[in-house]
Amino acid sequence: MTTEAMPSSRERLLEAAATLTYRDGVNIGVDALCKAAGVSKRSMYKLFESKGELLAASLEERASAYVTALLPAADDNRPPRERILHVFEKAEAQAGAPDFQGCRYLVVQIELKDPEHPASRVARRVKENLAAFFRAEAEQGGASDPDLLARQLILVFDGASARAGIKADTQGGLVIPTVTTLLDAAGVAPGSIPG
Amino acid sequence: MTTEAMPSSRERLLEAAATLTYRDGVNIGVDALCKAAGVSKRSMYKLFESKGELLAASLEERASAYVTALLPAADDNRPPRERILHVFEKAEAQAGAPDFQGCRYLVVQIELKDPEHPASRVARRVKENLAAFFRAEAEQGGASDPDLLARQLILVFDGASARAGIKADTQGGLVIPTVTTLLDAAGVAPGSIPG
DNA sequence: CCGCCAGGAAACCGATCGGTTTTATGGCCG
DNA sequence: CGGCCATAAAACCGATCGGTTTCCTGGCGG
Repeated sequence: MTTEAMPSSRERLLEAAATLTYRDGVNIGVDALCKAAGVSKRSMYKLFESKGELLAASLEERASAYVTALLPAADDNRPPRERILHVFEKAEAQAGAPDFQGCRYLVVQIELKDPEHPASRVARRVKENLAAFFRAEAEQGGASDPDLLARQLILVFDGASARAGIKADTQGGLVIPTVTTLLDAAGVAPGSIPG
Repeated sequence: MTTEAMPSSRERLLEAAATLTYRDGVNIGVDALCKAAGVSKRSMYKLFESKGELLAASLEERASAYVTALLPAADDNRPPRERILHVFEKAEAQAGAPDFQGCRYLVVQIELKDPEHPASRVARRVKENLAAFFRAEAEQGGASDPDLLARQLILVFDGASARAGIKADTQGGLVIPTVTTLLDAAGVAPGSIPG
């Protein structure tokens, strides 16, 4: 019956690190993390080199789930314009959650000013993956300047995330029209070059 | 000779708070702030209620200088489109500074997750002033939807600030074309309704 | 049944946190 | 010169920081 399928100590630590550092910032204490995970500090330091590495690992673990939650299925056969808009629709839905504080990969880089912090490296890689998706879709969609469009999309993505995270402009109806305008200007039409 | 015009303890504290919390984050210690300012903690706590109030005051003091540095002169007689672009040109110039970490009013709100923190309140007001400027210029420039355009401009402003702050996309040539595209789409033409 | 050992609890380390209080030193005015 | 007051320096407070170590208990294999 109570085969609870208890997550391992490692998994509980990763979960606690993701949850608490997101809610309270990266300066949350190791004691609080271990207490929330139900793991002793001794065990934590046997599983992870340091608090920084634990944070990096917790971001890393969620990285693929984060991008796949945002990205459309690779074979959904919709045109690039729709696939790009899909990302922002998903992101806007996430931002509606009451405890949303902004994209954790952006926030962690802002809080840890050090770009060489292991967690900052992970965060940067995640955003590079998203940028690569935008870049590929922009090219596929026949954008006049695919690089520029991809950079614009990331700019809007992080801007919307930051604004939503600080609870500024909760009105809605902003991001999609903005992205639409940028797609229009780049010449990525609704039906261009479908899959 | 050495009429050094030494700033007051209060001014030195405000300066140290602005500099160090921007460089190291809002978790910088009170001891470090006081040491940098050459002021005893006793004096600091006589001048300010708490560390949070000191931070809020340091943001407040720079607020008007911040917006006037970004905004064009009220009577420069240029059309709204030029006046809006002026803000982003100034912001991009600031972002080029080697120690730029992103707009401090955005960063402080992200680091202090509490929107009711006195410093968060100050930061929010500053951004509301900037938004009001965009809104007025959008209307003056004949934007089809001035509210939407103003919100888009703040979105891009904060996005560019955050991206620059984490040293992502240092390539340049991104923000101005993006703003131009949004102005074009909103119907704010170069010569429309000049001053 | 015994011995081993993983792991939780908690003490411990020096450092720092935000904030208060004591003490000593100076300058200024009478 | 004598007393006063502002302030700098620093001790002090309990709490917490990241990280290490000690101790003890419980489960498992021989």
